[in-house]
Amino acid sequence: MAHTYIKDLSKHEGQQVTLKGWLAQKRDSKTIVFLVMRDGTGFLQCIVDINNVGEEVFETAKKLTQESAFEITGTVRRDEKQFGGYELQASALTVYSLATDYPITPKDHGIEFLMENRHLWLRSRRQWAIMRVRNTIIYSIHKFFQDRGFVQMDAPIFTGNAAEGTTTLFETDFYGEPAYLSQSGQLYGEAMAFAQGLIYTFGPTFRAEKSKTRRHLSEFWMIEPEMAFYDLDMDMDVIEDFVRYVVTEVLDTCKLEIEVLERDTTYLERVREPFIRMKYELAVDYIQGLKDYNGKTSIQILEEDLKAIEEAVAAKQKDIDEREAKIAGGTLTKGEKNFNQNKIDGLKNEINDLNEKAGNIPQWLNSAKNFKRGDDFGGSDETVLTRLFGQPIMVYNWPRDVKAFYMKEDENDLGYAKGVDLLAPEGYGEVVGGGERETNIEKLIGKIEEHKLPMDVFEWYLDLRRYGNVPHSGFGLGLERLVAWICGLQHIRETIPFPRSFGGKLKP
RNA sequence: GGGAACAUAACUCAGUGGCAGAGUAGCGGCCUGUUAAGCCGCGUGCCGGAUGUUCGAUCCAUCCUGUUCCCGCCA
Repeated sequence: MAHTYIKDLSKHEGQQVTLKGWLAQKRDSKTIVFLVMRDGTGFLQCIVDINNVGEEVFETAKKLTQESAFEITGTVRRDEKQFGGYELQASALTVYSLATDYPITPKDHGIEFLMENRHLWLRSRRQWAIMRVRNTIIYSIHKFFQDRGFVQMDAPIFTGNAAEGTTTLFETDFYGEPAYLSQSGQLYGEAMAFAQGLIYTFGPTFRAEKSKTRRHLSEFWMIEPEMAFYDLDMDMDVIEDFVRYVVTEVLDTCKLEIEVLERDTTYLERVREPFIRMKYELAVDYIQGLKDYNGKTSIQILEEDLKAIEEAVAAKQKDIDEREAKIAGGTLTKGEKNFNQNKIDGLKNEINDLNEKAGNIPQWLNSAKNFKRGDDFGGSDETVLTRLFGQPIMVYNWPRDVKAFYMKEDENDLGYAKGVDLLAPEGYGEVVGGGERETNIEKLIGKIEEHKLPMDVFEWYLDLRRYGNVPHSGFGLGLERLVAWICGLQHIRETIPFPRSFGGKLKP
């Protein structure tokens, strides 16, 4: 008999169903056991009452351990209090396998331990939610482009050229010749766009940069649309529509996941408003605090943030002191003492996190005040700028020297390239990078020489300018950075099932 | 490539130059339509490794290893 999935329970209210899954959590007593089953599609509390199932099944239920696999039959009941809104009154239970000593308990674990157990960590509720959001994002990316007539085409992963020459690549041996793992499908995307008009690539990308930050992976997934006959303005229109579409799809269809992640969607909701578009030079004014927005400069906002954090730390410290005094008083029962000790430990961790944040702010302020006009933005500059506006910002017309060789120079604004970066709010920074491509073959050749790139590997690329040259644009979106932003994650390593990063491990 | 911190029980963390601590998980019992449940009881340690200082080092110093965080590079 086909079994039912937890996500479909609303169609079976009051009916008897059979579910198959694993034990996420258990609470038991003399006559009743609560089993929380997870089946991949959701979580469900099953009630095993000795009066309904008899002694034998009841004892089996009582002996189930975390992550044991089992099949359960029972009646679906509506219960507003439950996660997902339903629970199951069990009548029968079959065990597939008993797990012993599952390492990941429903308590606190450090990141090192969890990463070593990534293959198991993926089962926990939070990771489950993140992966489902990731899936929704991937699906909506395809829907967005397919609905608009884009053709998905794949760029090669092995490439002979060290592409843009800006990043370190992984070198491999390709039948005796040095080959590199692709760091971008961009140049191939242009060739494919001249064949199909509108295309997008969606595949893995590799960077051997020795970056060990919360925003970097060595292996990540990138979406790179390329559009013939599109200029920078049209490119920005696509970026804006695209990001708005994907974010609202998640907001509309992943309500349970957002609940699990406890994601405050205030800033995400703001994607429904028109995105802010500003030229690089104006953005610099805001970063340096020369211009205010809604009566405040970036510098003032950061100083206020710092003060607020310091006050929060003081309040938590006061709470700790009071609880410690209570414990020292010696009149508490053991349970009350434990409760307070747990709270104190939690508060100490919160203070550590806050102090870390507070420690960053002076650096940001310093970096913002000393920002050198003409430079590329650093991570902190992006944070400062987006903190001021609290919504996605597209910064365009960048100094030509800080952007890749294929970026089109603005003929009305010489020295500036028609590139655009989309900066996500809440410190997530650059999510999209793109722009209009240089069509002037002389300028392209000049730039290739200037960057000291080997001309012969770009001959095929220059052919695109020789045959049927047209204005065209595109962009690249880092999937994991988008997942991190939408889910509100502290670190990019949680956005991909098995992250690969510098200094990280190949196991699991 | 640069900088900062951390390493104590299965897990999360306190702590002290002089016999090693708590909470959680686990086990036993009581209670309970519970939901990080509550109450009572019971374990566990090469204090990351090496060398040095010292009567004595988990604690101080040096080195090594591992991990985390920040910056740079980028998506």
